[in-house]
Amino acid sequence: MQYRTAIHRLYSKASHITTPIFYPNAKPHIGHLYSSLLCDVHHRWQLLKENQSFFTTGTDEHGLKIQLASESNGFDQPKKFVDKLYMDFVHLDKIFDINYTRFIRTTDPDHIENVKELWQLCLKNGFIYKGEHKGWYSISDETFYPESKVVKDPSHDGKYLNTESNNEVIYQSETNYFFRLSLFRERLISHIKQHPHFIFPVTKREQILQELETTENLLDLSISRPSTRLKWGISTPNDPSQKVYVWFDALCNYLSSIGGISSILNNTAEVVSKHYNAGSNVEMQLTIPHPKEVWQTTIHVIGKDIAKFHTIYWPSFLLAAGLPLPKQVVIHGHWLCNGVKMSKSLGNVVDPVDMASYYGSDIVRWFLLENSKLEEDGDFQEQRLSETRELLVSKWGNLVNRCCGSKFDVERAVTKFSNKGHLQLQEVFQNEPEISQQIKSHIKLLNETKDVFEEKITLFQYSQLLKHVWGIINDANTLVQNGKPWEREVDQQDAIIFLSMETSRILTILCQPIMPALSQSLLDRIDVLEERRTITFIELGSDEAYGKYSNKRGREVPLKRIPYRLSE
RNA sequence: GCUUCAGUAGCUCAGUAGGAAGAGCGUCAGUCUCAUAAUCUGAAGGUCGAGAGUUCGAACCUCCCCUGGAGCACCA
Repeated sequence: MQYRTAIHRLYSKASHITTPIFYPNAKPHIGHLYSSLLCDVHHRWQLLKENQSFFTTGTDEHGLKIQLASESNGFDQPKKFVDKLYMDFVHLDKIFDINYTRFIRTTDPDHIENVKELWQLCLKNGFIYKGEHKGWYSISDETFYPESKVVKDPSHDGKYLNTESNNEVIYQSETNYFFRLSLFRERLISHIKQHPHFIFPVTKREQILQELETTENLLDLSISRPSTRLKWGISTPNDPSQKVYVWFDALCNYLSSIGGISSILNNTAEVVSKHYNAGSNVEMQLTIPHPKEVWQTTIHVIGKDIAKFHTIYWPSFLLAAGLPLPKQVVIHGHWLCNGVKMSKSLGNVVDPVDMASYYGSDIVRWFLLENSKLEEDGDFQEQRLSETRELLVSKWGNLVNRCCGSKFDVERAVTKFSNKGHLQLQEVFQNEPEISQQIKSHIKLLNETKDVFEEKITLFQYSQLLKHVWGIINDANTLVQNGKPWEREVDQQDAIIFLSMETSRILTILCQPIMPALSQSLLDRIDVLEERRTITFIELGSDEAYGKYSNKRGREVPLKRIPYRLSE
């Protein structure tokens, strides 16, 4: 067995961001990617700023559906089934450069121990009791249905059917463990009101708040299922006749991934998390400094369908256990396809891996981010993805291309005008107020870009961020067009080329969180040294050593036109 | 059934302390040649879903409809 140590330097700040942990019963789709992407950009931005950042994603592998699917697929043990399934998510993350620090599975041993610990804490604090759950149960479906999904059987007096499966349901009760959720309503409302950014964006916060305020009798929650019915789950501590409810189980992953409950309660100075790296036999060690503090920076990024679990259940569990709450729950919309919800039966499920294979993974990343608005559902249309790509080729790709043409010399320009050079940009156009003014305003735009990135990424306003990026690219193209370097003497020519290439260089460095791979290729194209792709080099003129072979014939920009793929 | 989000130029969207409508793409015209038939500039194009109200004045506030989408109601 090999050991590898993930060494994290001591950064000034550490933070934690999480996706939902995905149910591997279905293939990954664009919605999964979206959650992961929102996190990845945020996470990479922290890293770019040289802050420490932890990013948790993974799979939720227990539950009835997996149990049933496993059986119907001929697996004698669900574990073997999910050992296969979860790799699809690992694969998706790899294709799209999702840079998590922990891929957690609810079948991981450290997680299972953590679930039991959370349970014990809630039990010890008096928030768990045994009770009776009553409802309409379908034997063949092995599940309870709400009353709204039950109708009388017209053919048989006294019998009832489920409206979805048409299978018979009977009213019965079973013994479960219940969580005293009803005791937490006031505390939840209070917390949400006192922490206006706890639920984000505002529209979602208002919705959850309203739901809490209008639900006078928040019912206690059944947090176990009989082992006779649900075999594939974590046994409740000291009572193997019950399995832990999957949400109680799954939500706990967020604690498991950064060291676990004990380290938080004990305020441990540092914890080393050991787990197997996703998809391999290599054991990883992840060192988390001050897990309690890290935990309290946690941002959960979730789709709106699971908001209740993350904003009502989860905080209640934590409060019951005497644990601090996460910093934020960010709730986003879903992705439709041509305005319609994706579904297997409709056959309109977008496969992100397929899209990436043709258009490029970074183009898909860009597209999703550019069309991201948390409050709303996004609408995926392949043609628009294609158009986005075309724009990147036309504007960004062309900006690089025209400066790297045979009439110019990037290296000479950089040498002359960088901070270590002997010429100043503003001096070269003293007799031309229009160009001079345009240069000035362009530099201003460039200089404020880092702050725009900071603000927009913090607020998950990626669409507006990319709008700003487009503004800069367009401004640089305008500068080249109006400045006409091809008509000028050498110093003025170099000034325009320098500023345009600085634009490309700086922007590309800043866009690494957005397009990790393409950014590297673009920086390669203009010969930026690898160690000079950090935040240290985002000031204008701060890199005097790039561009060496930029104008050499035969080199191409890693953005080339491809035809729009007609759908079948 | 309950809840909620949208509806602004052909398309995608911006427009919060209410002052009299914008961007990108597309279309048309011009322009440039440095550049991946790539740029830049201009123009045309809008009853801001319909109606009523508040106001000196409303896309932006209130009411009431219309249209479209989504979430929830022990699967996850």
